[in-house]
Amino acid sequence: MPRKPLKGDVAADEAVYGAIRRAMHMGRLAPGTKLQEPALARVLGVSRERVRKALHRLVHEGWLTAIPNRGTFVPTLTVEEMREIYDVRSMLEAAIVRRLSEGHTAAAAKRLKAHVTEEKVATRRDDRGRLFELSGEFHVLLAELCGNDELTRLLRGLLTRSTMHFSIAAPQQLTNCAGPHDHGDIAEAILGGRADKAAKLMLGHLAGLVTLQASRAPERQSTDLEEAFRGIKARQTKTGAPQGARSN
Amino acid sequence: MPRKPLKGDVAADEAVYGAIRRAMHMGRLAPGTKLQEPALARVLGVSRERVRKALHRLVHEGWLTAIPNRGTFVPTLTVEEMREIYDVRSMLEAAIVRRLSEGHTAAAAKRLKAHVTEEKVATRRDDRGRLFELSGEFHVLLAELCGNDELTRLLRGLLTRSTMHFSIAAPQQLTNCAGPHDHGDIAEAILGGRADKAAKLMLGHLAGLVTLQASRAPERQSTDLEEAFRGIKARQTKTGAPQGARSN
DNA sequence: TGGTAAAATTATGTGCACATTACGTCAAGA
DNA sequence: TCTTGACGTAATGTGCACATAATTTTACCA
Repeated sequence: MPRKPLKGDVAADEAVYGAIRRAMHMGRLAPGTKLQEPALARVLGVSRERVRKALHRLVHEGWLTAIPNRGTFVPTLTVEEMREIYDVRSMLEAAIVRRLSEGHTAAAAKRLKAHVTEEKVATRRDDRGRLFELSGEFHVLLAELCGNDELTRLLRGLLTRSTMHFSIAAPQQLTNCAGPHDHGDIAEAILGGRADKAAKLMLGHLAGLVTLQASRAPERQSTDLEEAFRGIKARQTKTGAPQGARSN
Repeated sequence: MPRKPLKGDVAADEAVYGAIRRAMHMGRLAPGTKLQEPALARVLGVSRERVRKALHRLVHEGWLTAIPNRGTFVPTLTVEEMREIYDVRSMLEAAIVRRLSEGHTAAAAKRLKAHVTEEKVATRRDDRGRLFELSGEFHVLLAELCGNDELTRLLRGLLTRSTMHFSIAAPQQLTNCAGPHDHGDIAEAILGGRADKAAKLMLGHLAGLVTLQASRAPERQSTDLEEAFRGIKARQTKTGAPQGARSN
């Protein structure tokens, strides 16, 4: 065989990882849910080892929590922990908008304007899913415009962890950020070079988010893995015969 | 057996992880060194799977870099990457000292004073090893005094990554922070409630560190794993017959 | 009838063997 | 002599089976 499409099957790993991540993002998995490896392997149609690797990765990234010899669970974010995450975000993002206000390239300004425009379009169309996505990307975009990859990675991790709990709490009827116009105001302050105002707006924005999240009580979700992963397949029926069908 | 010391052998995992981490911290492993799993397993006297798990964890935490189907390597920190890390640290630590300056408990002031005193003692005794340790802990201590665990974890990760390259570059003859009295000045500004001065001192302190590191060129180290891990054992000859000795 | 203890079952964790892939070496042709 | 191709070796990645630990169920005793 000259060429084979599978190069270490890193795609399969990514698929399993993405499937679990997507299920959490869609609010299918309630906090405290135990993710059993055999059940997940059966539902997703992959081997248990692949599920194990994906779970380990998710644990390392903070999406899940593992208890030795007990299993892997969807974390139950305390109000205190959430407040801490937003506290760190406040430190970083205030510094970010300050720096961008004090100086940025023309290309950065262009990207920022384009993003705000896109958010306005999504708001006008009432496209909640797209707006949710864009709202998160806004904060990552600001980090990216600083040109610091380390900063971007760090902030993205914090953001995913906070929005995760957000989407778990009330997935269907939420806007990721308090007011969509907040982002526009912040961008305007940055582009106008008003560092203090931009930082103040950002701090108020984040404070609004944390109160918004704290107000929502996480309602009970389905804990049945079979139902939780309905429609969320690891791979799009790429391989007809998954090796999940064991001989024993 | 009523009680067994091994509870899932999480201790062994930690030992292997710590051994590799210690070897890096001691500057035994040169940047670019390939960490082969069989060789590591043979040297440390543990199974290959345990080495694999430790390597995966180290990769996730940013200590090592993995290339699919190629192996795991000691990362070669670019000057740019190092600058980025210190940039993020500047953002966080400036906010930290500002917050502490604006208000802190009496217990916090006590811990801070005690640490500065301890550093002075180590400096007077010319105890480089202890001073290196204390210098790193100073920055973690400031994060801890904010009472934010998330912040502490994040900053500790950044600090270990930056000091890692530090110790790799020149392990024997370094002081972790530019001037030991810097910490004393910063602490004094915090205790005096002078937020702007404390932030300014911290920024200058970190800027001094990054220039200090950039000036040192990483000299060539030993790439022989056998020699690199001499004296650094995972477990203290607990298991007499390691299963790392394979038949082939 | 309620509580406790023991056994069975289920799930996690780990060692092992094999498949696949990349790297080094040697030989043949230009 | 240099380049290119193929072959052999070694390391990584993954599926599999067993050992260990925890949970649940059941049975027995108070």
